[in-house]
Amino acid sequence: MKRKITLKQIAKELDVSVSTVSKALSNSKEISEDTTQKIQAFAKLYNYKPNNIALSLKNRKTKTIGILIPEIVHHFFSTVIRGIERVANRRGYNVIVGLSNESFTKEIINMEMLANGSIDGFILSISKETLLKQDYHHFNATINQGMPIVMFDRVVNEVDCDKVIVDDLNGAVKAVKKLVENDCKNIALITTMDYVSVGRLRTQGYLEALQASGMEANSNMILKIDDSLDVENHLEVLETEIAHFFKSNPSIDGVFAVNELYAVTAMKVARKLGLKIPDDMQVIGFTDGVLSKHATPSLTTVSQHGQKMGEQSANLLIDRLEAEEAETEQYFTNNEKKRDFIKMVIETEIIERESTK
Amino acid sequence: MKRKITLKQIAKELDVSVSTVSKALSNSKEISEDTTQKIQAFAKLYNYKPNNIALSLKNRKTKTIGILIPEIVHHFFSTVIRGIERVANRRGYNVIVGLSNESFTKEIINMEMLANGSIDGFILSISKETLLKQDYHHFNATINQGMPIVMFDRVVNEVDCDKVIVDDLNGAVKAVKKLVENDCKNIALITTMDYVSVGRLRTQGYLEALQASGMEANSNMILKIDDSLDVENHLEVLETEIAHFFKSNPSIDGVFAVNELYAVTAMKVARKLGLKIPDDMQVIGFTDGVLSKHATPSLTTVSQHGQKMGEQSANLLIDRLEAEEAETEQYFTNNEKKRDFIKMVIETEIIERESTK
DNA sequence: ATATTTAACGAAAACGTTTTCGTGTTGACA
DNA sequence: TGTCAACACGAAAACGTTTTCGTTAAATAT
Repeated sequence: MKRKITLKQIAKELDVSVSTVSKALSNSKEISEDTTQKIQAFAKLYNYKPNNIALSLKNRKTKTIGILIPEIVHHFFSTVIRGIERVANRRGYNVIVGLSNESFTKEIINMEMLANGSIDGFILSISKETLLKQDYHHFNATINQGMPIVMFDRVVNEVDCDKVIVDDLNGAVKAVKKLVENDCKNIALITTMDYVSVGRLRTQGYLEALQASGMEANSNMILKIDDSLDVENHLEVLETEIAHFFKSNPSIDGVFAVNELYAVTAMKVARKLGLKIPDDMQVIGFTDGVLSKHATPSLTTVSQHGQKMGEQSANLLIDRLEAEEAETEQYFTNNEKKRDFIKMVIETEIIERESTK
Repeated sequence: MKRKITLKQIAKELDVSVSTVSKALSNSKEISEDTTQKIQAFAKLYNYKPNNIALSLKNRKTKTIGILIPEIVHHFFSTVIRGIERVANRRGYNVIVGLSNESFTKEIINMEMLANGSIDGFILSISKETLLKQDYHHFNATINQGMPIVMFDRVVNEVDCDKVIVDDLNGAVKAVKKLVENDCKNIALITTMDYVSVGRLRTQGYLEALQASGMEANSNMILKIDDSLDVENHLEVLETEIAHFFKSNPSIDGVFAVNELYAVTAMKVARKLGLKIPDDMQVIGFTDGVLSKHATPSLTTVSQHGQKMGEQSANLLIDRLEAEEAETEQYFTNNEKKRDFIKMVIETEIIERESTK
């Protein structure tokens, strides 16, 4: 019912000026002890809390960081958010999230909506459509307006900003090498179309690992799935394609899949074809999510440490924000001070479970 | 580099007043066509967008809604967020999310942080610890400060506000009846401790359905899991408990579990014990998430329609916000206008998959 | 007794908008 | 020639803070 109380109201009620109230509440020694006490007591009684919006306007910073991701119903992205929220909260920031839904336009709209004062900086992962279009002007535009960006996972060289990535290539190498060590002779790859950079890197890792192990890469041991927008029956299509793939390549005894879903689906299909896992076929996925942990058999995966990525991203962003702030306060604007952009690599780790020997 | 341009700067540059610029940009007919054109062209050139914070301060509303949930790495909660974000975005709102992490204190801190002007209203689901403590003063406090709240899923009678819940009781009834229809004679329940209301209701539904089917509820056919904070080895404990449960009740031929995890774990354990699903034992879970869809065999579940819950919650909240606004603008404050609090029930639906006959 | 410091407070600007209420300049009209 | 609209614009207040810079009165120093 009753709106939150303001300085002005307190001032009026106690018959002092707004400035006096403000100073008293911040324990300024300009104000006598008597009035300070009186004012603080009154403020406490009415549960006064300064209005954040007014503070934001005055300080020209919102203590809020914007997250912009392609999708939220996704284990990896939600762990990243959790990581961001954790350090943001600890360091006194709020997070506001926008979803691009893998759409270029929604990405732009969301950015413009948030860039007009609502936040101090962005943490984002690029949408698929944007990667396809290769149009990154909106990122550079907001950076030029003085708003720092940290990109994670799906990053791109065309934008100059801090980045946090997982070592996709090396993770893939590790996975494939593990399969090689486990005596797999014919290792297949199930991957996506190449325009999402992570898919490309993981594919590259697969190829490099094979070569390093003296095995030959064979193009028909690679299954490329078109992960476009056929949301509904996508699962069935996937199963059919994998089944066909396995049937035409009966020698396959090891599978590396670039994500969790492909991996568990591969296991499912394999089982339907009468293959025992891990005896007849070993499987390793990428991204350690719920599926991997609870599948039967549970899935050996390359863990991306999403939460850690989120935490690092948030630290990177807030560090930069606070550096800027310090810089502004300095009388001699020392240009040398500007921190270079950092590309932080989060190491992957293989989590061994039942799908490998 | 260059900060975003403001009205004042445009005004200075074009040698007119701030008011003129403001009016010109909103196509006021107070301003001549000439100057309007000139100003609009200039504004477009410099990509002027009004500052959201300033607008928020002036309008005393932020067009932002706060989401406060216990956990984000959770399929159900993330679908709810997706739903909220969808309608929020469509209706011109942003969302800012806070995580209570199931903690009472973090819930309060988050609420206080957001309630000081950052948002226009809350959509939240109560943390477990709060439910345990049964201390709801912070909810009522923020409501009394004029900030509307919509609660979803985990709601509570002690707080007067709009609520969106799933029909837990009826969903459980449906599930158990389905098992009965499928010729299950000994139906077990795997549930949680009772303090989370949804667990209690689902348990109650199980009991009612049994009674309605003329079957007797047997207390040792019910397994209560203590879902406290033993995050790490929780899974093993769970498997052990379920295994023990199944062994001491060999007659079980049907299982209703109050969540997805318990259901798939039950299937896993059952298989290890040599039971075929669904032939020897049929299983139904609650909450339709990734696990249900991709488990082998895939799991029959009661779908909660999380996204729909989110959408309805958002609509409820925004409706109320805009009703308030209209009310404020009215000269005669018509008290009768106040909308009663709504409790909206989302119907559940059984999604049949391979774990039932 | 006069000059100077100190204590305690208030006025006003600023952050970026929108909106209400002037105000001065036209042109038309009597 | 004088009156009155209409037109085009500007000044100022307001949203809720913080902070700088007065200003007054009392206390101290000379």
